[in-house]
Amino acid sequence: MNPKSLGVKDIAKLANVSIGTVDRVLHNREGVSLKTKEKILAIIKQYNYEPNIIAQSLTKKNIKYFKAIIPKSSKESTYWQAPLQGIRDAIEEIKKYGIEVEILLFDQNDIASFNALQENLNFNELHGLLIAPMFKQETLALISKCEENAIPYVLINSDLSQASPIGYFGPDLYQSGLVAANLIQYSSAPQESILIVNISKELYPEHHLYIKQEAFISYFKPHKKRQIHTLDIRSTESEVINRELHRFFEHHKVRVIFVTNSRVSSVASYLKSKGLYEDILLIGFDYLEDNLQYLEENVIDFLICHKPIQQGYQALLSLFNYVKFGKKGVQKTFMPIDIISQYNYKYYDN
Amino acid sequence: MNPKSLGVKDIAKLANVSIGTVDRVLHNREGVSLKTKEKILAIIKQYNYEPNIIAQSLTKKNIKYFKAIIPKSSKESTYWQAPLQGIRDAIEEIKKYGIEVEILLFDQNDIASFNALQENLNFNELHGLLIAPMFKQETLALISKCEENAIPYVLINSDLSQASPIGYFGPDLYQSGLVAANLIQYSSAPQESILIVNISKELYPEHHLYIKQEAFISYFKPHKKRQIHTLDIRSTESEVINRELHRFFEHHKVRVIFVTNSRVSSVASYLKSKGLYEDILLIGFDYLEDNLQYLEENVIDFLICHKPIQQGYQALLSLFNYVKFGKKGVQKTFMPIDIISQYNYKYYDN
DNA sequence: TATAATTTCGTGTACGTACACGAAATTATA
DNA sequence: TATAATTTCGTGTACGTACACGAAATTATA
Repeated sequence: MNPKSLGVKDIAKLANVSIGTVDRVLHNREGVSLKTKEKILAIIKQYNYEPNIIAQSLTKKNIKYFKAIIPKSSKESTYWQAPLQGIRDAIEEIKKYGIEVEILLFDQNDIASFNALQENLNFNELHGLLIAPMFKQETLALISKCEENAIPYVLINSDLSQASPIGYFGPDLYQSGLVAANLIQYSSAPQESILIVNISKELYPEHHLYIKQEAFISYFKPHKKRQIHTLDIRSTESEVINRELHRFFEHHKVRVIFVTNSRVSSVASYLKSKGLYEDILLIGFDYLEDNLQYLEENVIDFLICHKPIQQGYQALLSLFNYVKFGKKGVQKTFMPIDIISQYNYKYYDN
Repeated sequence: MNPKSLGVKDIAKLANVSIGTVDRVLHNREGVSLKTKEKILAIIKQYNYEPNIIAQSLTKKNIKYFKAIIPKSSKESTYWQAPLQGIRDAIEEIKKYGIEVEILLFDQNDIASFNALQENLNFNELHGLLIAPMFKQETLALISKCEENAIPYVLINSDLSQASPIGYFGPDLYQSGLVAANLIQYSSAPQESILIVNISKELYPEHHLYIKQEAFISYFKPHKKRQIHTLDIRSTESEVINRELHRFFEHHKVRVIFVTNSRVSSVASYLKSKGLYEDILLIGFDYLEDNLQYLEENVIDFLICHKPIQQGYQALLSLFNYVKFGKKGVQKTFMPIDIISQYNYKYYDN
């Protein structure tokens, strides 16, 4: 305890009652006369009493069960290792306070694997949920079940406008697209044309890559000289990607390429193999091993990152604070939009 | 306690001894026969026992006294508000564990004020020190007194090669200069000349601004076309700064200005008043109100930041971990070198 | 007024660890 | 072998809070 602050015992003495009575007032339990209750409340207020969380968590042994549902990281993309890391860090910190967290991983290319996880959710002994919404309809179904059972949940990485989570922890995708555009505007000549590349197996109209693309294009609206091409590649396999890029470059010439997600390394690989990278400004997303390699080699020029570790960490901690202490945090916590270059990546705190 | 882990009581039962004996083994106190000691140690190892910090800090009431010595923030520069904020955050977190921290502020333009603070340091009831080394000789004198009295200390914001702190938390100044140079290389034409501006009342040869300048110049060594001017201004008053800049611009023309510290707003103010900013790329340091204003207005193009809040926070926490748990952290923790533009500053976590 | 019902409150124990105190067990000495 | 000295260990209390249990005080009822 902070040596200067006082505890229930001191309050009891000041109010001429026992600690039991003080305790009842603190927890708003019945069995205290209005007179003594007011007397105690006055003292609590006067001395600005704050309970010792240490002692609290030592005494109460009610365990809260959380589950975290996120994609597993794969060979194709190790991105999800980072939020997982953050979640694990948070678990380490809150398990002292009697929180048990189970991590459930699904395959982001397989909706069935996401649905299968839901089968095992026992809403009776569940006190909080962390979800990465990858599949829109299926996530909304899960969320509505949470709301039926009054189970709080947080979202990370991408938002769902129809949901009402305790909190969202992830990027402001639109703004993120603007940052990329601005960086390109500074780093290239105004007449140089640009290629936007979207790479994902799932590319439905409301996909979050398109939010970045929309922002990006809107930035350049006033700059009439800019020619902007777009290329959608519905596969993450390098053969397909190489083929599509090759086909594009047969008919076009660009000096700038913007890849809307972490698959920028696939494009880098292509450019490097063709010896094209010297002249091309290449910008993409995420602090991944492959991407950093190409950044180091000057094939990728800038990466934009959104602190994925912190997304997992902060999201779980906010769930903890809500469930354990009733603390309502901010509804939306947008992560920083960090600009990573060859010269600052080593000190970046992902 | 993590419901799955076991406590001293369980260990005692497993070893057929009392908790007192287990306690003696845990703290390596004498009074236990070798045989039982080994038996207990084996069990501790087998079950991977970890003491419950919560319970520990509840029981031990030995208070540790820390002091933090940093510059006060002034009208001229509000930079030090941020590390102070971080220190306060850390205090809030560690005071539960019986740590008392006193913050001592000095005037960074007045060596006497720094020395005056030292008069009141009672090394007998001091268990740790956080120092921002502004004055080299005087700080070294303070540090040697710490070492005589075996008092651990941490440094923030700028390093002292002669010191042996528990940890250093601040920027890698040289690398920081390279990041600025790289950003300018991307954002300007190769033949455009550059002006470096150093603004500080104290500008002795080893000043940390010169480290950034040295890195910056070395980056452009291979680029023969670049002409680089330097301008030292030994005052923070706007009149003097305006006069010096005016004198420079009478004889030179530059398209790029690099200000080596947070005083970039003073240069921005000058450029704005002269209507020059449209054509000039201006880069400086630190997430300060004034600077952000000019960033918003497009007078400043980029700011480089080093997470000053975290500097204070992490430094104090590392001192805590060292003193309380004997945890030796990393010797040097270089802060991220963050690039801030008009488009990402709102989400930046300073 | 005597007893029952209800309200109001105090005592005791627990959480896991630290440590003082003194008791039991072992070894040394007469 | 009896006693003293030493080693080895167990018990009890504390940290600040939560809560069960039951006791005391007050109010309601006969």
